[in-house]
Amino acid sequence: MAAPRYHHGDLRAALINRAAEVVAAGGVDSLSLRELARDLGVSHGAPSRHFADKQALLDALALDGFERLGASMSAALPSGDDPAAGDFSVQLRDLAAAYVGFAVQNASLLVLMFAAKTRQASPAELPAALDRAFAAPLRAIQLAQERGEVVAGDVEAVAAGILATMHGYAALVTAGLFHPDESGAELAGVIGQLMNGLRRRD
Amino acid sequence: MAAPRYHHGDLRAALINRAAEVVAAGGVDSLSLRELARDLGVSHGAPSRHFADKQALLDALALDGFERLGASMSAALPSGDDPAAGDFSVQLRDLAAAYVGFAVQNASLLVLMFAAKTRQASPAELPAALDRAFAAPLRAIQLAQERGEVVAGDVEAVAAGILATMHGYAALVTAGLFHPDESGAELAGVIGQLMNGLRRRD
DNA sequence: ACCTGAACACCGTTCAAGT
DNA sequence: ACCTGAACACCGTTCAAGT
Repeated sequence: MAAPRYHHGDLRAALINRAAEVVAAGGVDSLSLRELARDLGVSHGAPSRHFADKQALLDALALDGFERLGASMSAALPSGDDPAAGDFSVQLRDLAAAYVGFAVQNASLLVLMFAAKTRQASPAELPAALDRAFAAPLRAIQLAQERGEVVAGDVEAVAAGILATMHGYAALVTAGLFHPDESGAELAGVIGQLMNGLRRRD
Repeated sequence: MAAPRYHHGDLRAALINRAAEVVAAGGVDSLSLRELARDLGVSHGAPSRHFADKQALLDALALDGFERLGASMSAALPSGDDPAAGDFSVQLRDLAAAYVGFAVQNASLLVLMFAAKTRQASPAELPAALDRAFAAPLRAIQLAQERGEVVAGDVEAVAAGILATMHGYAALVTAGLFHPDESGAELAGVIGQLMNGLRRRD
């Protein structure tokens, strides 16, 4: 036994990790299964034991991305039952900052994640992953409604505008339409405007 | 001269048209240059006369998409100097409907368009294409500001929130997070909320 | 159970040669 | 000016064989 063969228990995780690095560095198109196997010191046929085909690996990457995005949003919000957690405008600001931050740092992955549905055979776990990722902001919106900080009505309907604004801003920044300065002033303005429309009228 | 060779003047246009069909039908990954050439009855080396490589064809497709999206938005707005064109809320509703309609009918293309910047070498014409595509809504927002229908301030700042909401809603629908019914009621609600935040306070 | 390595079909790109 | 067709390097996938 000379050079260690990479299968020390978890080739699957190693494939995902290395694939995430490659995608982050060079985009989805720069990912080659054979090169991946070479990087990990494994034969080019080995990945097929863990992923039926290349698309399955990309799907796993996208699902992992949703989990990370969801965790990032959850971390930006107060824990669910914190009674002293008012001021939804602050929560929204932090949430949007987390979302845009994730988008900027994982631009290629974000594209992969939100392109999954447009493929001929999207992964069966995708809808559940989407719901899970966005559960925390949905809950925060609902609580803000109950506190009267935000207009009443169907949560999903109110959330649609909030999530659309956040995602759209993030997507348009990574697409190169907006060129915000580092201060985050533009995002703050957008969120302020959004919050302005969300507040209950007396 | 038996079977017609496809080079009757415009193989370039034929390549773009056929490529757009293939992408719309099966996604970007299903596009093969060799298959494209076969479809058009041309040798597999022929496309290289018109596109340096496959990426150049995809770039052309994306740029063409921005032109079509821009045209679709322009068509949804009253012509620039129509003096009787008040009521920005109506314009915004029509604009959003056009945008979401384009997104739903060209889901794969939309992904390709907004992923262009994340590639290692994005096309030099991309920034200009983005600006051109979004020029019409920007102008409409500016006019609405001048009419006093919308809060004053830097146009780009105000536009950021509007464009983000529109694009984000479209992207999240094609991504499968939202499942709006055909009535467009959800979009109408989102636009209403947005408009609510945009109106000047007295 | 997990990996190897040969084999297969297909791909993008290049380039001398044709017209 | 435009296209052909052979050639090259690389790819994803499959599968008998090894351990």
